[in-house]
Parts: sequence; C-alpha cells; structure tokens
Amino acid sequence: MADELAKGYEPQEFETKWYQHWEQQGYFHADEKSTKPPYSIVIPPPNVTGVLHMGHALNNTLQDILARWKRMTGHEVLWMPGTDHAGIATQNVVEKQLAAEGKDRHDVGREAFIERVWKWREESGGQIINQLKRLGASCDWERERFTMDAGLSTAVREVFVSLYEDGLIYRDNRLINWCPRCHTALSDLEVEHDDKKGSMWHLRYPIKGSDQFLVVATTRPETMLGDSAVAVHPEDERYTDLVGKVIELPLTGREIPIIADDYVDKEFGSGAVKITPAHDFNDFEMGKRHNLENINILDESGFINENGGAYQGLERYAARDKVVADLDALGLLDKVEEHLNSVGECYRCKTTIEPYLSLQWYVNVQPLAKKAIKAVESGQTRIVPQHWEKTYYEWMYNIQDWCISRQIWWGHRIPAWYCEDCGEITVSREDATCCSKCKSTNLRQETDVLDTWFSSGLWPFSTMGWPEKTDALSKFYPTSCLVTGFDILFFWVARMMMMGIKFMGEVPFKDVYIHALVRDAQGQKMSKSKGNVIDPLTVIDEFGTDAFRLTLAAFAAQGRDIKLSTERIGGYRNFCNKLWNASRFAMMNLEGFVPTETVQWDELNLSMADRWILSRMAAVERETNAALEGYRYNEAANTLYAFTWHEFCDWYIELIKGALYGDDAAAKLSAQTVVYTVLERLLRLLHPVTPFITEEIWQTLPGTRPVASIMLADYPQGKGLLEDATATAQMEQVMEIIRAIRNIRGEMDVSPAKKITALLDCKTSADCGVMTTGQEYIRALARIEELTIGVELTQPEQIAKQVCGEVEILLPLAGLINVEEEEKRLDKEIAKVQKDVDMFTKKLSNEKFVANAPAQVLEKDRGKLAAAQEKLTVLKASMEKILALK
RNA sequence: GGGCGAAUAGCUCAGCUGGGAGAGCAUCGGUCUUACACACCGAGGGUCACAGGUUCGAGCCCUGUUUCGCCCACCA
Repeated sequence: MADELAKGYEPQEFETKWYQHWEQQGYFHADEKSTKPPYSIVIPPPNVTGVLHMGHALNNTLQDILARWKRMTGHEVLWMPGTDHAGIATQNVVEKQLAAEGKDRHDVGREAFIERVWKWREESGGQIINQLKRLGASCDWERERFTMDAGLSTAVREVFVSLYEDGLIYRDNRLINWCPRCHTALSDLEVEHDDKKGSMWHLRYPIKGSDQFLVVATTRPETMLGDSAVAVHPEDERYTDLVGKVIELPLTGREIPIIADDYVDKEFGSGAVKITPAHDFNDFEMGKRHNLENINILDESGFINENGGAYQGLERYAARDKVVADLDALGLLDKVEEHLNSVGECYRCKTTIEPYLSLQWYVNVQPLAKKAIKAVESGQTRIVPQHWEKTYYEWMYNIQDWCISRQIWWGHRIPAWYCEDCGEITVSREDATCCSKCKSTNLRQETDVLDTWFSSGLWPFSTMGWPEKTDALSKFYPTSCLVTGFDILFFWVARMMMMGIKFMGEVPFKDVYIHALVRDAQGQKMSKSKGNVIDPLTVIDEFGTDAFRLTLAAFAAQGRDIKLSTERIGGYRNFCNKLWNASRFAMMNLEGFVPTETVQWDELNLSMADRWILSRMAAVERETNAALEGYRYNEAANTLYAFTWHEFCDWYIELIKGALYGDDAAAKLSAQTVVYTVLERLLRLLHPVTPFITEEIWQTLPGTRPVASIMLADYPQGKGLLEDATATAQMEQVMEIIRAIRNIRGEMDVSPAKKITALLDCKTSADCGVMTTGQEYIRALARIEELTIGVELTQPEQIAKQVCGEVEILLPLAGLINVEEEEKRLDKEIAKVQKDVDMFTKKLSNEKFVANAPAQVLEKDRGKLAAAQEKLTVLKASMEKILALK
C-alpha cells in the first residue's frame, strides 16, 4: 500500500487510511470458533450522548494496547464495543430540543417522545464511535451493541424477572432522592454532595399553654410546613419537663408533640430539632420510631403542594423566603447564622435534590454483594492497582438497597403490570395480557423505567447474547480484563460483579485495571466551565494519534493522575518523527538487501555494535512484555522510547555508518541485517502503542513478511536474537571511552569540526584488544583523526587526561587545549572522584558493614573503591604535570 | 467522622522485592557532523515533606507530624 516513506512525518497522511484498511480486512473481528486462547475485553460503553474526552481517550488507548498486544501474542481477541442509552442524560438532550420548540415531553406524549429519542440517536448518537475509530480502537465493530438493543432488552427483562422471582426485587414507599428538574428518583450514588455556604435559621416554636418558645435550628426552614414533631435528647435536663408537651406550629395552625429521641445531639444548636419525616432521611427514621405522620409538602417539581396551606404553589426557595419573612414578622425568627452544609445535587443536571416520599422499586443487593466480596477476596477477580480493593470492599460491606425505578421515559420499561381489579402485580418476561391472580385483563403497565446502570450491569454477558447460550459466551466469558476509571467503580464495576456472579455463576472479569484521571497541566480537573479542556480530537489533528496515544501510555503510571499538556504531546510527536527518520535512514541503506525469515547469526560477520544492539533488543523485548503483563504501561512506553531514541538512534545507527558506507561487503551485510532486524522488531514492539506509524513504516520495509499487516505479526518476546554478554560489555566500554572524549571536548570547547589526536593507554592487553576492535567507532564518534592504542604507552608531556576503567585517555594539548581549562576540568574531576573514594573508604572501614553485608555487595564496593583510588592517583599525577606547565 | 492517595532536580513525574538518586521538559555551552534543528554533542542542578525508629545499610520498611488531593458518611 505504501512504497516509500515521505520525507517528513505527516501522520494525517496515513492514519485514516490504515484504520479503514484494517477494518475492511476484518482484522478486528473475533472468531468464537477459533482454537486460539481467548482474550476478551468489554468496552465501558460511552453514553450515546457522549463526545470523546480525555477520559475516553485514556481508557480506550489502554484497552487498545492490551487488545493489539494480545492479538500479536497469539490470542483470539474480542474487544466488545457499544454504547449506553444513558437514560436521564439522553432524555435531557431531547427534552432540551423540545424546549427550544416551546414544548415539553408531555406535549408530545410518551410514544412519540421515545420515537424522537431513537431518531436523535440515529442522527447524532454515533459520533463517539467514529471518534473512537480515530483513536485507533481495534474493537470488533461487527458486534457493536447498544444497551437498548432488542437482545440486551431481553437480558434486562430476564434479569429483572428472575430477581423478582427470587424475592430480591420489591417495591416500597420510602424517602428517596428526587430531582425536581428531571422529575425522577435517583439512587444514592447518583447524588453528588457538595459543601455549600448557606444559612442556619433558628426558629422560635411556641409551646402550647405557655408563653415560652422552643428554639429549633434548620437549614431548610420551608420544611417546617411539614413538621410532625420537635425532638430533644431524653437526657437533656433543659427539656425533660417539656417532653410530652405540644408545640403550636406557626403558619400552619397544627399542633405537634415534643418527643425524646437519643438521635438528637444535645450539644448542637439549641438541642431541639424539628422533625419533618417526609423531607429528611433522619427525620423519616425517627418518624417511624415514634409513629409520626409523614406530611409531604412538595410536588414533584419542588413546589409547595396543598399541604402547605397558604404557601401552596410557591417554588421551594420562594417558599423558604416567605416562610422566613413571615416568621420574622411574627417575631419567631430567633437568629440567622452562616452555615456550611452539604447539599445533594443531581449528577445529571446539578439541581439540588429533595428527599421525597414515594413508591419505588428496589433491589435487595446484600446477598449479591456478599458473593461479589468473596470473588475478590478469593482472587477470582484481581483489582489492579490492588489498593482499590479496599474501596471496593468498603462500599460492598455498607451497601444499601438499590433504588432502580426512574420516572423518565427513555429506558427499559419495568415489566410489571398492575391489575385494576384485584391490585395484584404481575411481573413477567412476556408482556402480560391478564392478571396472574384473577385473570382480569384490566391491566396497567408500570410507567417507570429502570436505572441506566441496571442494564450496563449486565454488559459483559448481555453483549455476548445472554440469556441464550452462545458460542461467544463460552469462548469469551469471563472476560480477561476490564479497564475503567475509578469514578464508576461503584456505579458499574460493582454492579457487574454482582450481576455476573448471579446470572453467569462466574465473575465477569479476571482482572480489573483501574486507571487514573486525566487532568490539565496544573492538576485541575478538566471542565468546560474552567475552560481548561483539551480536546482529544484537536490533539490528534495537531500531533497525530500515535503521539497522543504514546503520551497517554507513558504517563499512565499506576496510582497517579495524569497531568496533560500539549507540550508533552509535542515531545512524543518528536519521538514519532525520530522513529520515522531513523526508518528512512535504514531504508536508504537497505537497497539491495533482501531479508530472510530467520537469520543464522553465526553465518554473519557481526560487529561489536551488532552484537550489542541485538543483545539489548532481546532485553528490551522481555522488559516490554513484562511491563505490559503487569499493566505498567508507562514502563513499557518509556523502555521503548529510551531504547529507540538513545540506544538504537543515538548509538547504533551512528556506530554502523562506517560499515554501511564502507567497502567491506560482509560488514555491510551484517549491519544491514541487524538494522533491519532491530527496526522491524521494534516496530512490532511499538505497534500496540503507536499502531499507525508502525504499520506505515513496516509496510515499506524491503522484502516480504509472512503476514499482510503488522497487526497480525507476532509480538517479539526476546527469541530468535543473538545474545552476547561479552560483546555487550565491550561495546559499553568503548561507548564509555567515546563519552569521556566527548566530555573533554565539550568542556574544552573543542569544535566538533576539529579533528584531534588521541592516545589510549591500556594497562592490559585485553583492554587493548577491545579498544582496537572498537577503534573505528571511537574515531568516528569522538571525531579523532589520529588514534594510538597500546599497552603502557610513552605518554607525551602536554596532555589532557581522563581515566576510564583501566584505560587512560590522553588528548595532546598541542594548540588545541588551554592549560587553564584543563586545570579547571581536572580539579572538578578530582573532587568528584575524591568524594567517591571518601564515601567507599568510610563505608568499608565500618566493621559492622564488613561483618554483615553480603559478600557480593562487599566485593562490588571494594572494586569500586580500588578503581576510584586508582583513577584519583592518575588524575592527581596529571594535575601535577599541568601545574608544572604553567 | 471514616477511608484512600500524594509529597523526589526550576516544572511534570519514574524509581518493581532496602545496597553508591533517574528521565522528559526547562536552563547553560557548543554544533547545519550527508536520517532527523520535531535534531546532535556536552554541562549544571536534589538534606528524596518533617521527626523518630528498625537495619551493617532507608527515597523504599515501621511509628508519629505537617501540607495537598480524592472517596464515603444521616449531624439539624
């Protein structure tokens, strides 16, 4: 598809092309009939209303890395994609559209409204899927699911009915969290708490039959319209004789009792609490204990209802103002204080929720939670990083019954029918036609729908065709890994655990990898209101998908949030450019080279550099696999980054230029073979992280390979390479020499253009041999014109000197190097080495250290001390000579 | 109130089972050395938050403290 690499790295030129190609070729498709070992991931289904944000980008990049890596390691990979119908969120979107037309959903009616939502979904609900494709997500799109699909709806109904039959689903009339804007109940999880500045009003409640008052404090004075009692602590001496007396509740004309309950905190406020059982969770419990009346004063929009007397029709905050004003006018407002209190808000629209008395459907989740706890304790499901286990347990242990009914229209309608004749509730898998008890056909279906999270809780098996027994389920369930953010640990992960165990008899995933949050460069959460949002698509346009993915992977260290900035992405774009150019270099020098499928290394005349890079490659391959195995994405990314740039490009390519440009055919062939081998394997290693650039380059490599796409190639695991520890050590010794010479040149300001003379004075013939083997490298990379290597050389007088192991580097000054500069440089160097000598001397003269430390450690340190001492002696001698020259 | 996490170079962070502190960016000096200036070569820079303890040896283990961040919880 590509024949030659363009001059510059232009990701826009090929990313879309390759994605389409992969998809058309069916490379993303998972075959449940395959005999390969399975590896499966279900996507956290983004909301249909969703637009790709950084969270999605990170989440899906990490999943794609796993999917591509596992595909290349010989697994049959299923990455199951889809979207969530997102009940309230989606309904809100369409309601807003209606509002723009001056209508609300009741104007159009339930059926027409739902039709409209579907229409909306068809037109604009799929954009996030296309955005995921731009990210390179290798999902099996042929299997794409939607939580409102027919199949998934069947699963939802099956689960609901089974749970009902097991007695785990029930209805009850109790206080729930009510969103007056969305007009629906919410589960506890769907309420976000936020500390807000507010007021605490102290109200005087007249005591009947006296001219005295009892002062009560409240943050919501309007609820006094629904007060059923005033409570004091039973052991509060101030009030013992008031218990049993009666309050004449102002503004209502009602009389309510003063009761004693040890829930009341004597120290707080006045020690007396107004009790409004229909509008406060604590008061509700107390009401039950004392048989108090529940007086609901609000309608479902948060306006005062008929129980509010004169206040009927007022919006809740208007009512609050009026109640306060009226009490004040009556002299019943004791005082107002500033008060910080936690206000519950709807997680979808941020409206302050109201505790509201209503009849709702619940799941008794305790029995399910017990098994979900055990599954993690026993290791059937492993949570990574492990510390999240504690959070998971904490929530599971304290789990409350789950309110699953929502008073909205968009969602899975609860399969329950009420008999208008006998009142029986019929819950059934098929739409009921008659009452299960009296057979009356006078039925009314429940209008409530289920919590969105009810259907997403079934995602790992509903997407694979459950309740049918499908091949997909038997091949791919339980899934291998779930990749998700901690923000939906309770909402989603916990529910999937419970539902999976209950209905599949097996945990839904073996591993749960929990990743961090993506924040802005300052560590702030990205939000539209703060204006600090970085749009992934903009980033992709500017830097390319690969650079973006590499950035995310490189920063995805466990347990720490990612602070993202475009500069950083730019840095990883530079990496892509580096890889691109290194590949161009390789290709330019591979003319006439025909790669073979396997290489007989011993048939080649491998150089020291060749042996070194092959050995390093093998190590890097093992490290990369180990890092991915442990979900240490950052380690994998950084290992590959450093190897590619600083070993392959900075050193290896420079080292082989001589062989490539030279006349020695054997040397050239071996350099070509190795540069091809390393580059080709490196591309495969990088592919899961940077899929596009690796495919583009891989496709232009000379020769043919056994598969048509890098996606289908084997992932390198350190096999088939030559590993030569001796050559590696020798190469590294030569590199040390080169670095030392460069250092002197740099320190002395010797221009790179200036070729200089150098002597390498070796103590041993072994070192001398190594230096001789590496002499061309030293000449080229340290820019040495005349290089003399020998044992115990006669040293010239005016030299700059450095010591590298047992090799002394001598650079004749001769008009090049200034004596003062060399003195300064030596001074610095001597100080450095002196520090080492002191440190090791001290350490080794510590008797306890010598007595207790392992022999290896001792030997190592002794060696280091000896080397440092030797080096110091030589440098000091050199210093004497320099001083003598002055 | 309970729980969790973080504190390491100017900035952002690595540092896996305790053995002489690392990277990227930024800074400074030098280079158009025929793949790459989105580059190359070199240099400087740290009491690893604080105080104790364990150990021959602590960034890492233990105890306490401080400062940030997050999650959960019914205090009117």
